Amino acid sequence: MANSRSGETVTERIVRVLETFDADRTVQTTAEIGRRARLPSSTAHRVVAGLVECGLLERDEEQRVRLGMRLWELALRGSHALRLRQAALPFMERVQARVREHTQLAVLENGETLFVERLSHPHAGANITRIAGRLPLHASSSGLVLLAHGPEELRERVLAGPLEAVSPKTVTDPALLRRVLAGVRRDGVVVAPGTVEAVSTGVAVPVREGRGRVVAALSVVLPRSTPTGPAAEALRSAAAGISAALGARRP
Amino acid sequence: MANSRSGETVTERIVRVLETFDADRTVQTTAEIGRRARLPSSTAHRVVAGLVECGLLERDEEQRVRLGMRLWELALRGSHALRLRQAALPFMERVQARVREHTQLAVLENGETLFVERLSHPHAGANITRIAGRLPLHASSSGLVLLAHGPEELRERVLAGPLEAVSPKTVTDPALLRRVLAGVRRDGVVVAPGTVEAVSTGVAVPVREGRGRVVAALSVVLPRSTPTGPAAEALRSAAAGISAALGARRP
DNA sequence: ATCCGATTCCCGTTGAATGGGAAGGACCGT
DNA sequence: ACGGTCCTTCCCATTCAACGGGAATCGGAT
Repeated sequence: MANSRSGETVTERIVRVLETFDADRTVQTTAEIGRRARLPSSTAHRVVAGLVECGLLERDEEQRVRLGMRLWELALRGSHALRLRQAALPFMERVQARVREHTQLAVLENGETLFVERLSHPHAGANITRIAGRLPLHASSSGLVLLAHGPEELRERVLAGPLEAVSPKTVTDPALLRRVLAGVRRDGVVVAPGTVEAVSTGVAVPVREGRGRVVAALSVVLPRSTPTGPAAEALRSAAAGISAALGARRP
Repeated sequence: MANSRSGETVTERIVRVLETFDADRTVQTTAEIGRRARLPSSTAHRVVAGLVECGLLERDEEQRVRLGMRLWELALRGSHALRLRQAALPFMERVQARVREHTQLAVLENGETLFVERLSHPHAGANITRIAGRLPLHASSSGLVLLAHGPEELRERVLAGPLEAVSPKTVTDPALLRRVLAGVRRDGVVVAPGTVEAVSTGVAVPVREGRGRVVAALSVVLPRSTPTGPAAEALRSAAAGISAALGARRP
């Protein structure tokens, strides 16, 4: 941004710095951040110092750096994700009480599945998804719902593009995937056995806002052996409840 | 940041732009943002365009601007707040099931109470707190817990500074407040009737991490007439559970 | 004592950022 | 149709914030 041989904006660099943090890397030294964000050492120190100054980053007991509560606050307080989550949470709890495994809420973001909320039972099975984590659209049950109801242009791009296998059972054949998506639209529910992890089955339904547009996917992750019928029923009624809560918001 | 007569860094301006969003103002025109962030029109348009480019902001159907999912993702995925929240949520649900009013989790941030999570019963009473919302430390029950266990330097500053009344019953007398704080440390719980809203009573307990440091406050908001004993007991056992969950995290 | 890495300070360079102004476009009331 | 208001886009000369190399300092490990 500013000057000298870089060719990037300050904004881009800030994003690159924030990107270096994830669930496995919540605290880092400034030098580490610089390396991962591909910034010269002195630049990294200056940028990080600026972000700390503004509260977007914080320093722990002298030394390392972590994401600041101020960033968390600014990102959430005006966000649509929070509204959606708040509307959905009570219904997710109800699903959770019945199904006793993993219940999660996901949205479409930049051609991927982004998980917004997740409730887990203490004794629930495997599940690699995380809040604020991503998965490809064609792999997870939530993603299939979002893709099936997403813009046609995106659907065609995904069907054309390379379909990487997340697990051995991931659907990677475009023709088959197209049939699966048609099925999702027809049935209003998708059952995806083993497409993310061999031992789990995902079940997902669409969540619609007032006018019927699909804004999210609600899903549960079950062990492969569990029957999916009751879960699908619980999801369907929860999705209806969330839609009502979203619709009734504005007078 | 860059040049010309401004004297601020780009980073500061970005924060100012993000600050213009809140729960009552989730979408704005670029011109509005510029006005609220005190930026010249052309600068506001350029900065917002840059943030949209990076995904930190998004444009809705041609025109207005809202916080981007990408910002939400970057702020949450490496954040300590998310860890704390995830550890606390199951226990909060248990409290919620028993008390059936509002259950909330708050942390100390920059001399204020910042609310990180909140569960509400459909038929619960009044409650002005919001997720990612703030209240003064001396007013809410959560704040009293955080202040009582916070750094002495902060406590003295708050006791010295002006103690604004949020409601008619807010404790604004330094001597009385000092006694209240001592009581919190002694009893491990605080009951604050009407200090935020005249019709409600807050009950709060400290949440400690592994070594015993207080990292958050867990609270419920009840109608004034409700007895506080059962709530206090539920909170205490939930706080113990959260502490265990936080401590057992690292091997 | 010696290395190695993180961090801080210095400083000359420079182009990204700046912001005023003009022009285009959408909407509204008259 | 027409004038007015407001949002947005484009242009462009100015300039200082940002840049990044390098050297010095600090701190822990060996």
